[in-house]
Amino acid sequence: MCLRMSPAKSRNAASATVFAALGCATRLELVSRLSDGQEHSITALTEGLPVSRQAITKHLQVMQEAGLVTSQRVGRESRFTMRHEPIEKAKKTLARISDQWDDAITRLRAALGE
Amino acid sequence: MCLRMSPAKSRNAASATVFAALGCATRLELVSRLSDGQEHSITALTEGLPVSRQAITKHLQVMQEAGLVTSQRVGRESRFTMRHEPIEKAKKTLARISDQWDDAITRLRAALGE
DNA sequence: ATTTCTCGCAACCATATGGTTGCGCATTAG
DNA sequence: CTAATGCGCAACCATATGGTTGCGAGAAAT
Repeated sequence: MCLRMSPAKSRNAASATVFAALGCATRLELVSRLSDGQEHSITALTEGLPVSRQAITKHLQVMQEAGLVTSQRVGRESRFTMRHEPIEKAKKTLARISDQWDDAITRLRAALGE
Repeated sequence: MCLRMSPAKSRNAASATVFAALGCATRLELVSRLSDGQEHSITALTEGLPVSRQAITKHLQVMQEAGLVTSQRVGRESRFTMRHEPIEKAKKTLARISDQWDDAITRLRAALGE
């Protein structure tokens, strides 16, 4: 991600991390599989994907650092579960942007109508 | 982004590109500035940010490839405008995930209640 | 006509990212 | 006990990313 950050940017940093974690088709697929609310082991999540288990492990680490998933060791398995809070947060961020844009456009149309 | 893609993943590819474009605090700041619906030159967008104009140019290119912005040359300026469609698309993708999760959790709770 | 502004191109750099392979250690299954 | 499974660690690799600087071209201002 970006290094140098202005104060304004650091406010966005958390959202940016979540978006970055979603910014990859493989990880979106993992999110999709995990959104059944169930626990999934790494090998289970790797199944059907054209990459190695290690690659998936790395993706899961990124997602975990973004808060998208949590893991817990059960026997020899490492089980991952989705967390919904970051998704809700991201939704709100997008909604804020969208609303900001809508308001601006409405105002611009009004100004044009004069 | 990811290279090897299963059919399931390639369905997500477009959304992933948008999320990736939003996955950086600097670019989120640019989006915020651009969501006033107005045109902004590159130097105007660089103002106040702790990186060079060239860095901002590169960010804008990434955003443009993701469809988040369009540009048009006016005189010596290159003016950028936000597009709302990709944002709406991203909102829907998040909503889909969120709903999927909600449904699953509701079902799990119901099953647990038996 | 000259200067100033805005931008694009290119080279370059460090680090992050996405992937691989090999190996060893627990844990579970036979 | 032994074999198989699931995982983590580490090394390694190629390319992408995010940043810089220098420079030259075109448009605008003086």
